[in-house]
Amino acid sequence: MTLTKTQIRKKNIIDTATRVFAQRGFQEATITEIAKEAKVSEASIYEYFSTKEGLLFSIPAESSHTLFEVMAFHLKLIRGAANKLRAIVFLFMDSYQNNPDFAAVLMLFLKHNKKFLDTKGHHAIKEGIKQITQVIEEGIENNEFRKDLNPYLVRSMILGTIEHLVTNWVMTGNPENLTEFVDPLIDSIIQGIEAQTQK
Amino acid sequence: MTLTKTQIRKKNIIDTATRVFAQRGFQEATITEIAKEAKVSEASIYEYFSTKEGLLFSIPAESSHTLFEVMAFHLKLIRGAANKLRAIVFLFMDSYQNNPDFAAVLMLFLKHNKKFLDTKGHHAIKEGIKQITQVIEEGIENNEFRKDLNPYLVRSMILGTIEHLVTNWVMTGNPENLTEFVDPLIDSIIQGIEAQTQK
Amino acid sequence: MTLTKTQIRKKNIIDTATRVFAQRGFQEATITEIAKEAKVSEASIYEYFSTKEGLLFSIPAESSHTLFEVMAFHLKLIRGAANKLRAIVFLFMDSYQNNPDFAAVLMLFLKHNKKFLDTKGHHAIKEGIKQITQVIEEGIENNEFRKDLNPYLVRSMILGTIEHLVTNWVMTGNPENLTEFVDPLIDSIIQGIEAQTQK
Amino acid sequence: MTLTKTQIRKKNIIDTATRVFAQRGFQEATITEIAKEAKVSEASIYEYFSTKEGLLFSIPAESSHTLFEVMAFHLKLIRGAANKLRAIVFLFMDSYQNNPDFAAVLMLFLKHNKKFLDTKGHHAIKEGIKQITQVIEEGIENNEFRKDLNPYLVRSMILGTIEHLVTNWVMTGNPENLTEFVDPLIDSIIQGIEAQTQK
DNA sequence: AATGAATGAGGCTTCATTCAT
DNA sequence: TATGAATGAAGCCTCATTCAT
Repeated sequence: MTLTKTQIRKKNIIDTATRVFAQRGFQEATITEIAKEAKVSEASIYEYFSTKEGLLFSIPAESSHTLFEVMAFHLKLIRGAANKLRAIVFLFMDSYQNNPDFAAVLMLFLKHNKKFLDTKGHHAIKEGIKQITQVIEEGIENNEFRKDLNPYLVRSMILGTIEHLVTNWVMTGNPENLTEFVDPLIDSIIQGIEAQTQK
Repeated sequence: MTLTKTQIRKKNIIDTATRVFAQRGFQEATITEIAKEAKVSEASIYEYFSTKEGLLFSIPAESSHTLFEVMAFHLKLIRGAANKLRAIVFLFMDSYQNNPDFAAVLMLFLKHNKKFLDTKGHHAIKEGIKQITQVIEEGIENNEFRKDLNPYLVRSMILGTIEHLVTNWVMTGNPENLTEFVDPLIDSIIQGIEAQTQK
Repeated sequence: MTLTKTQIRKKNIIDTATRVFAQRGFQEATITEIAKEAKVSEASIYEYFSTKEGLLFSIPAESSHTLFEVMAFHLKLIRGAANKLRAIVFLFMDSYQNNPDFAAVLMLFLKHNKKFLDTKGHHAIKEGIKQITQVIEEGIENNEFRKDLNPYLVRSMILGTIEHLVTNWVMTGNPENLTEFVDPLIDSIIQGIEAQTQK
Repeated sequence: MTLTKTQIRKKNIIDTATRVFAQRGFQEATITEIAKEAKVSEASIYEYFSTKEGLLFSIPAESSHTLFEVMAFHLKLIRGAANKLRAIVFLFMDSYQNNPDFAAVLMLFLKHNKKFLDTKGHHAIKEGIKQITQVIEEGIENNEFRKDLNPYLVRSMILGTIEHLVTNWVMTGNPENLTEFVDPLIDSIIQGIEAQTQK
């Protein structure tokens, strides 16, 4: 799909803001700075976003949506809850690895912001996360995973670990390669939750 | 140990700041507000803390130190890496459960702050976290846990899950009981990392 | 007389602006708001009026002119300065009563604006007000009114009272009927200025 | 009574603001300008007044109060409603004559401002104006004035005329001497409202 | 040691106005 | 002629921080 001129301007502002917020921090970044970097006037930013915080909250809307669409697409092709979880973890890690500024904004300034909870962008994320819960429940139902599992807790393990790794990564730069953790991470989690067949 | 008058004043400011930051957010809270709540003048706050951010960074120093001392004490009494991990998770969750304001400040405003990394308070936390790594390594060495485990990853799973649960807990207004997660959480993690004793 | 399309658009903008200024205040009202209400673009407003203040100053031009033409017409038909003053006061009050938005704009945003003094609209008003002075002078000359009267002062009494009543009326939301003040007002004024015919 | 240092600062700001508003207009005047003229920082202004408009509304509080106290004092010493009205008109005109900046602010920016209605300063004014109504009612009761008079209308005549004259004076500078109007004005008004005794 | 009072510094935001189509 | 889109310009206001007592 081709973007209108307006959409291009808007995307430009969002991308620039993502970079500036990631580099300088949300509070430290100024609208002046973003405008300068994006080569638009400050007033133009306010044509598209009502406040500086509104601009921040607009960042995840689109890219999160895309990620979760891709995820839904892949999940249809994969059989087995364990394999699906592996794919999910990979897609998350790969997505963050390839969008470090976005990852930084998400981990450092959006999650942990109470006001973000009431936001369109957050609703998109919540919808995506539901997919994880569904996969876990699917695994429990078909006896891949233990019957006594609390799906919320399992999901928290997966998301929590990812968030912790990614947060460390954006804050310290280590480790360089996020995706190398996917396999060992998933192995441990799957072993931790799988049904103990025929021991 | 008895506290000097000065120490009492300082502790009063820190406790008040913790509460105010937790309730209103770090950026939203003002020194004026903290001073009013603590019934001291704004200038007095600057007698003890050089900046607003310095005040924030001073919050974990003491209580974290205490937590990790308690932890070290308990770990000496417990045999088995798995049991030690259970104790660790419990101590964390119990500590947050009993100090929700402190938990909120830690999860929402300190972790994710790059400047906090260079801080005394953060060093205390790092020291404490080393204990977790040591327990994991101990478990690997004595064949309780799989040989191929990456201790950093396991530690990230544990901390990441805790952080995720506690963050959710403080952001949604502390509805559930945190400590009830300890057992199922540890069960899954242990099963996920334990050596497969020929089942 | 039929209006050209352009004149219709211009009148539409003026009428809308009058309403919006009256409801929201001159400073508080925005061009955007007026444009939206008038269903034209902001840029279109600038085709007809050079500035926001120019738009404000254009409001009285036409309607004031009309009022004073009507007034001149009536005055020709009336005999006696006292009767003429009564007619004048009635015409003013009746006009404001029937155009409350215009009355509000005139009383709240035009009178009291120094820049308005140099304006076409203000000159129209001044011309109209001269008629009042003429009537007063006529009354003095033909011994209806006292010889020692200062016509400027009498005119100020009449206009000042009208302005005060109308201002109160527009500021409190037009509760009363303005025209019912005409008779008692004129009675007192006439009695106050008429020659004391040896009672 | 001696003023505290704080009260002196506050009065200094109010007096400066009065002058600047009178000279440049409320909208045109800036806080920066007032601060510079008053030789205080902009922030200091906000220590005493919550907003620019709050500063404007604070201007009449004190001086109006003083005026109406003086008025109440004089009225006690004067016998006869007509004489009292004369005193009232004189006190108003004299007060405005001696405080032209205050008169300008009051006439051009306060009266005609709907938000001012809900203000402490406006309540002070309303209280003062009640005194006028009382004098009029007193005159009606003791047969100095006509029985059929509407006190609100008479008060409107007096205030309206004063306001009109003062407004013209602050906007154009004419006439130079306001108080010269007191006697002819009062003469006309009294004659206009007095009971027609035995003529 | 403690504070009331004062301010420096700068950001966000608003809108009237313009311009390219 | 009409307008959607873009911006220049500037002001209000906030607050962390300091200073004199």
